[in-house]
Amino acid sequence: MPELPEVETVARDLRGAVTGRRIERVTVDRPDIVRVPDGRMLPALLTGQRFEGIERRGKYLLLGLDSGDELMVHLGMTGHLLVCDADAPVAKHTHLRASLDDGHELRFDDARRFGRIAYGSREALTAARVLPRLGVEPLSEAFSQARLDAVLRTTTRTVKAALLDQKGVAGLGNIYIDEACFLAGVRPTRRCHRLARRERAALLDAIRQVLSAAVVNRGSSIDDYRDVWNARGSNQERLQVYGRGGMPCFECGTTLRRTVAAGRTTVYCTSCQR
DNA sequence: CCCCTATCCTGAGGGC
DNA sequence: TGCCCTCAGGATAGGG
Repeated sequence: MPELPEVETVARDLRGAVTGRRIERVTVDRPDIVRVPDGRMLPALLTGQRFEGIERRGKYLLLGLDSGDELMVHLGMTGHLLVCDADAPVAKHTHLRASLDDGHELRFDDARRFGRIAYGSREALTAARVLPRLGVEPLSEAFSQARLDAVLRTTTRTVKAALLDQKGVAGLGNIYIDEACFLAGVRPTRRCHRLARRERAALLDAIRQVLSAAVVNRGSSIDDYRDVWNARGSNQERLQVYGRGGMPCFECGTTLRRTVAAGRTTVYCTSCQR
């Protein structure tokens, strides 16, 4: 499941792989995953343009083009942006291909088709709500205690629900919320407004640490996630609680509890997390 | 405001 | 060997 660290890894790889490259030919095999302005066609819009700046916002990728418009990509659950040789065999679930002027091809592959691709100016993408309003970037300077407190202090919802909401903090998902809660010693089922100041401080620290370590490790490849070169990350080897329900806590040996919070599988240690 | 559920979708894994 | 069922979940929509 691509969350901030996985999408950040893809963004960094893409900067090296496609910046300055001209798009020569575009093939769309699955028009239903693509959103373009009023009846226009993506191949016609993209062909001839060069990639400029590549940005990540939350779990969204924004590939800048020389027209000033952007190609927005959300990887959903199983989406991949891959850069390969143009003559490499096309996989079963490849929905979009853009051949580049260096013999490579940028491909979007997504078995479950939860991913989305859209084209337009940043304003148009926002207005069409293809790119939603997102909260603070948790690896930026702007992610202060005050900003996290604003997300947590007044709401009665659970920590899990609040952190899944992309309007508060952008880029967290099921894996890294459970990991951050473990590191902070806070149960994800706790009500936000009842957290002590030191627990909110611990969460701020834990979110930063868990995400930055995962970026260093190029993301968690649990089953589907791969980088632009189709290689696995290594952060799955460092996960403390995600996917470990019923297994012993690495810290204290207590059997990790698995439950459902905010509609998502949630794992925590009843002894280390309060 | 917030929760839960259904929806989209395929592949993996368990049971028989 | 294969079929059926369940589960996984990011974002969103609709009902309570």
